[in-house]
Amino acid sequence: MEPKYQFVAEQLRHAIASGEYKDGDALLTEAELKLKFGVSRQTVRQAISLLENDGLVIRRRGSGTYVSHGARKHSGVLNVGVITTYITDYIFPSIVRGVESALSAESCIMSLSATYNRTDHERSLLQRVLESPVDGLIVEGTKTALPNPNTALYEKLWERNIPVVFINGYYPQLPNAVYVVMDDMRGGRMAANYLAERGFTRIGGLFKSDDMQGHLRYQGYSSALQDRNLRVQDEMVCWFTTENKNRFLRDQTGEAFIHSLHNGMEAVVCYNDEIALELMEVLREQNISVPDDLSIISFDNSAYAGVCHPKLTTLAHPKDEFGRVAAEKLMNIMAGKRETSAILPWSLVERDSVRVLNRPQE
Amino acid sequence: MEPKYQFVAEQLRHAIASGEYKDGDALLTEAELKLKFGVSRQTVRQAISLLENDGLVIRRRGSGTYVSHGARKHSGVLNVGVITTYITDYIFPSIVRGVESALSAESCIMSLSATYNRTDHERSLLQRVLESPVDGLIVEGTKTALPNPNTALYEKLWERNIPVVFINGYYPQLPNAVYVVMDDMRGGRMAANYLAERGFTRIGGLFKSDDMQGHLRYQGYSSALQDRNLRVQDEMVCWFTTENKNRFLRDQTGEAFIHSLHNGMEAVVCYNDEIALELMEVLREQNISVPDDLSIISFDNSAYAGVCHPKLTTLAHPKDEFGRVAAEKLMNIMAGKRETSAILPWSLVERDSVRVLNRPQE
DNA sequence: TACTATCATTGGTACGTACAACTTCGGCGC
DNA sequence: GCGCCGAAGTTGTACGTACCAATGATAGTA
Repeated sequence: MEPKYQFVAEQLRHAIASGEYKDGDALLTEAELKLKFGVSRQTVRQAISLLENDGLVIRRRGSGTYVSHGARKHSGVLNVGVITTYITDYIFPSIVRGVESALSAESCIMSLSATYNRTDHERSLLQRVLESPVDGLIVEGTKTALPNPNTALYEKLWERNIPVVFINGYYPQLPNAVYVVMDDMRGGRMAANYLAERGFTRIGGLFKSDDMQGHLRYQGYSSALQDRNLRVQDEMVCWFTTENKNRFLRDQTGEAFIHSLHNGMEAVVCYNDEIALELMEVLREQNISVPDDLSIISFDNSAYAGVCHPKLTTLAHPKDEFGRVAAEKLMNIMAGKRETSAILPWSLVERDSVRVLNRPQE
Repeated sequence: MEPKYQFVAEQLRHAIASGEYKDGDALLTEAELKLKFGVSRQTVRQAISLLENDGLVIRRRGSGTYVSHGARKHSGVLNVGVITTYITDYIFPSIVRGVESALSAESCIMSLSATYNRTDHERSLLQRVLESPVDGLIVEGTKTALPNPNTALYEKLWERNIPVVFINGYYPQLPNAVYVVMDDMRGGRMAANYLAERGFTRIGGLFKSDDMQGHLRYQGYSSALQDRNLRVQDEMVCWFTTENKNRFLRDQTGEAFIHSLHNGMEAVVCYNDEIALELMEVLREQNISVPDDLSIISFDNSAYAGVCHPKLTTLAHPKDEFGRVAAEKLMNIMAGKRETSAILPWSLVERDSVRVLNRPQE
């Protein structure tokens, strides 16, 4: 036999969940509930305390008890979970800093964790989030080019009214999701065009196959070449994954790609700075000079890009600003506003990894 | 006027925090507390409810109320707050990664925020923590060489049974605190000895005045010189703060220091890589060569150290490992175990910023 | 010795009352 | 129309009583 106060709490919980009370509505007063359920006021208060501890309602002395559906408070401080592939490597520190500064300005707390681009890690992190008092999420999608096994968890978040903003990549399977991404397709075009404008005709590419960014950058790259009536040769395009990124260039697929160099490949669009460095390392071993023998353009403008030799010409990711935009969108949604997705533009940073053949025509 | 139940709760909280009750001890019964405080049983129950919500005690019908030191439950997932001076700069990403990997392995959530070495930021972050469901804290002390204005907040955390592990620097005003720090005094000795063993006799120093690390490194540096009967000249020691670190070398104090070069200063112990870079920048402007005209040794072995020219000889901070140790200590404490502070050793990384005068004697 | 029944103790549930602190709103005076 | 004030309404604090449910020790019994 269930105690009365639990019964009352359940009834109220149900009434709130079913939409009988909307966000901000005043609940029946304690006196009214006392009559409605035929219990004492103390019992009613005990029941409401349960709801209050769950953050479902807030009580205001002298005023009433109110449903706080969206404006959950856990004590006034909003807790935002941030899930990225990596935390401390590459461009992620800057993105995280952008997120943190925006959140901190609004007195939000940031919970940070990393998937290492593994869907199983993503899964356990999401489950952890569901068990913890998180009010919103910023997620970098994991292997967004592949069907995601965790969409059910994202839908659960949605049901719990925990908004999610995706960054860098998102899951097309979740149509309602808000995302902040780079304009990867256009970035692919920009990179290919940059090389083509400088007179290169045999332009290869290194792309990541498990992230949507890789697919989009490839798409932009190939369509730019086609527009210029340049051939996109499959041998000049090489795909890699999270798992083999550090060694594929030394495997069979990579060897075939490197072999293209001897068949006249003059320039390469690299998925990002990291893989560009990997490529440059292999080229150095084979005494192939960058940019004299091969020109390279890559993405992200990470810290590496300005340090290595030769310095990389890359499309710059806005990093801090990017993180800030994502955090602000999330906070707007948590505050009840409507938000739309954003696609941010790349900006070109010219350095030394592309050989000067001739001036661009335009 | 504080309500009675809050007063009772505070008294009990205090009794638990002060160690009057040990882990697992039974609290006084409700009837006894009623007599002790001269309040009704309901009031006592209300007070105990507060402690129960904080996870300080558990109640067992028919048996009693017990202190559950560490066995808090919030929702199964432990939430660890991490407060550092910076998040994404310098060596902090590596430390954070170490913390995260240790926490993640135990299914803990990490909430990250930055003080930018400002006590007012530290204050507001701590207040935020007190309002949020955080089960433990890793804190890098802010301006640990100065009297800290926020010790009351730390004591409040202590009373709420939220353990704190300090890293890099701690507050001597809080005697019970567990900390994980580098052996800064010994580091100062190592740096000075390294230079002295290579034949340098006129050794200056650049130290940070607002962090305890700066004081300790200076202490090690000066005692090492004294042990070798080398003079510690005040003109060769320059102090800076968080606020002026980026410009003091161009101010009057810095100019006086640079001036020491012309009076025969041959080598400098730098507080960290960041300030070493700052110094090298100024030296370059004045056409003073490192290491030919001035040798430099610094601390931390940040990413910069291996990239700049000349590459820096530094004492290496264990970063990842350091973060992992701190996280593990905190988790042990949260699990109810006893933990002690740790002082980790530096390891020398020799590069190109110290001129070779002669072989060390030993 | 081992098991059981009993019973005092302890926290859990439930109701009642009284008053305090605060909000809201309507009415009054200006 | 504006602002002040007080009444009414609502939640917060505090005490009291009564009984229930679980625990654990004790005494009694096989």
